Amino acid sequence: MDAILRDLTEAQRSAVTHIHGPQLILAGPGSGKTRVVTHRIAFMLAQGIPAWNITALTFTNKAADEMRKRIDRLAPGQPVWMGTFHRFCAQLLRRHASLVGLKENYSILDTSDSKQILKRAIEVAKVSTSHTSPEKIGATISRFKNRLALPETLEGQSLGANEHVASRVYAAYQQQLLIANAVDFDDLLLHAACMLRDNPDLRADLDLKHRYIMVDEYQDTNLAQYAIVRSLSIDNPNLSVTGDPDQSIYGWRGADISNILGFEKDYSDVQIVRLEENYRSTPEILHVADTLIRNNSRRKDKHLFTNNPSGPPVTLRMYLDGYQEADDIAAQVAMNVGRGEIRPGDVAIFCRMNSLTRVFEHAFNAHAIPYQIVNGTEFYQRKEVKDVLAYLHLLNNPGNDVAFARVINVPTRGIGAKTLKDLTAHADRYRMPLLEAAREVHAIKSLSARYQKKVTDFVEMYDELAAHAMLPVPDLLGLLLDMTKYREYLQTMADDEADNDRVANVDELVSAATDYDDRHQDEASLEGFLEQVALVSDSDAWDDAGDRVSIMTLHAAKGLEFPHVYVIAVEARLLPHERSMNSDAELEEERRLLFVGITRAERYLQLSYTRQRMFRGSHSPMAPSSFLVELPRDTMNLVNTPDLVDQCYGGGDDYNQDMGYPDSWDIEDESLATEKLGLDDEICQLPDEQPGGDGIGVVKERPTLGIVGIKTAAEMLQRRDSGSLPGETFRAGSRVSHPKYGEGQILTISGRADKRTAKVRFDIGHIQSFILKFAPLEMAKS
DNA sequence: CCCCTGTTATTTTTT
DNA sequence: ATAACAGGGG
Repeated sequence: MDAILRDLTEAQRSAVTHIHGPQLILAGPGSGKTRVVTHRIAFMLAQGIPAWNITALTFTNKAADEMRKRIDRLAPGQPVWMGTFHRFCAQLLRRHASLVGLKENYSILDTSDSKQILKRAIEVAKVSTSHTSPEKIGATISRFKNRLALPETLEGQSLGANEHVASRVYAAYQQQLLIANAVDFDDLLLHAACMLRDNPDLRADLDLKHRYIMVDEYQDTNLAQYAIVRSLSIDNPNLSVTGDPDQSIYGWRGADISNILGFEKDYSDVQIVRLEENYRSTPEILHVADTLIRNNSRRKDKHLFTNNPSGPPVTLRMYLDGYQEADDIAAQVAMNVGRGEIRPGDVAIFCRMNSLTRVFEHAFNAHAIPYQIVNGTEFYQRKEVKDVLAYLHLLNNPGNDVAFARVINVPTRGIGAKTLKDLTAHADRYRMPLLEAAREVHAIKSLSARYQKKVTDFVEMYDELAAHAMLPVPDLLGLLLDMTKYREYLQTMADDEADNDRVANVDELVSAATDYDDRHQDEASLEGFLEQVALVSDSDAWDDAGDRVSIMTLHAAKGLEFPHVYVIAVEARLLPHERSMNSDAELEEERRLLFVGITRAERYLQLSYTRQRMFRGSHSPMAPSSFLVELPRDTMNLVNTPDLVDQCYGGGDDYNQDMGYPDSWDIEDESLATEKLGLDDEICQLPDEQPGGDGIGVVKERPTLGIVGIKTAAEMLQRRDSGSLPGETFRAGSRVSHPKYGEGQILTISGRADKRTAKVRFDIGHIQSFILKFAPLEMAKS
């Protein structure tokens, strides 16, 4: 107990010890929020509250893991449920699927999968899409769902034209989803909320079970999430939420800032705790953040302060273009690392869009600095990965039509658009899944015997696979890669470098499955694996163990902190983004986004913008962000910012290159080269390659997945330890050499641990399998 | 039916 | 830049 309450401030202790009744913790950035939350859980456990009565809802899996780790230190081995809203709902639905018309093996569709269903729904609903697009309709439906509006409840409401169209598609869309026994991301929340609303007994049971609920990042909850939390804290209103209105950055996803602003009105006798002291940043950084956020009108006023020692001023810097920006930052990092001031893992780079991260791959490779691009979902969006996952989805849920349509002709089986169309027509007519329709293909007269046969063959192969669906996921994967000949398919398709990665990605997926299997032991299941994969989030990919520079979007940066932070591309049309210039509310959200970025920094912060940037394949001129003039520039270190005077902030269109830049922008002599980061007086060495010169942009090779660049899937799904497998450097596609047979290429890898086996085709034509543990195989040099 | 090629739209942010 | 899509030859 002493360990739990010791070292807490008055305010923190008050938050930790208030366990009965509602509580709102307004926690500014870096105010020790995670600490309060974890200590509070430990305190509750110490008070004798059973772990299974405590539920902590976090925003990312990563945050849940972090919390679990910390609680384990204070109170080892207690099964407190921690996870994201989506996972919480997914598990709730798994148990009570029939209440919302699903079966327990339902599939969770990602955005692109649900778009397929949506397109089909648009056809079924027979609406005209001349003035709208599937994306728009999808966005509107998503908004309906986040506001808990069902197709029925929308009827008779006065809707705009677009909303009217969307509401008709909505009904068809939900029906298609139900037939497919599938849900989209929004449905996880929506179904859970509806289930709780419509089943009072169940609600009461769950309210009792989840007697103590904590919600993190409460400012980012939407109405559906609000309703779920609300209905689980009626009889037992022991709800403690933490959040910061100034860090609300998910309004576009339906997050409703009034959930937190109005918390006191929703619950009676709310204890409000304000955590305003910042333990993270220097006063210089905090001052910049505070000055910026004061330009927002819709907020709870708060007084941020810190007792931390002073540090270097915040730097604001202009670059000529994105290449120079990336290269200079990489050079700065290399220099600081070289001097032993920092480690690569101390540095983070934040940007508004994922596409802005690309140039940094080249830059960091050129300076030999290890880095990670934190983009967790990217791996699972790849074609080959989605293909293989689709087979698994279909095995888990035979109703999953998106999966069926995806795999029916992959690898090519001579089943094309026409056949699929006829199958779909039959399926729609009898309201059955495509796989069922395929079983009745003989009844589809529009298909000749020849194509009926092809379909039947597929169904037979499926059934054979399905007979083994209970195998451990990695084994099932191996079997399906064999039976479908998917790996060979990739290999025969491989005609350039990029295609080699594909085979590696499939192998990567197998290791992800192996990893899942190892970690979940008895509870491992196909649907568990698929659920886990479906709910990975971008920030889950962030790995603090690797000691690498982290590059990520501002959204993914939430909740993290780094000694050195670079926020790049603080430019008009990007930040604030041009698509959020319609309303003050959206503009303020953009400002909060920058605020989040700034407040991640502990000691050193640089904001930068460029004059010109590669955009959608062509160069376009850039202007500084309007947010920059809101900063306290008199206290900052301005480097090469001749254009940053208080005029010239049009939308960016009226900006052009004649606008009074110094003609001779000589990098060697300018302060770019002498900037000193407040660390010492040494002169920063410029990189060899000058921006725009030959050295940059010619680096063709991307880092291979899993080496330096993108985090691998296995790593991503990994929570704890994982012993390395013998021969794990061998992959399908690897070039290997053998003392007797010479060089060759690995065709397939199979088996686990000591039995890991490689099948190799040697250049002399000979094919042979080896158990890697014993074989005299080496990676080929070249 | 498959595959190749040229055209078009598309991009904010994410579970 | 890139992916999704359409249309035509094989």
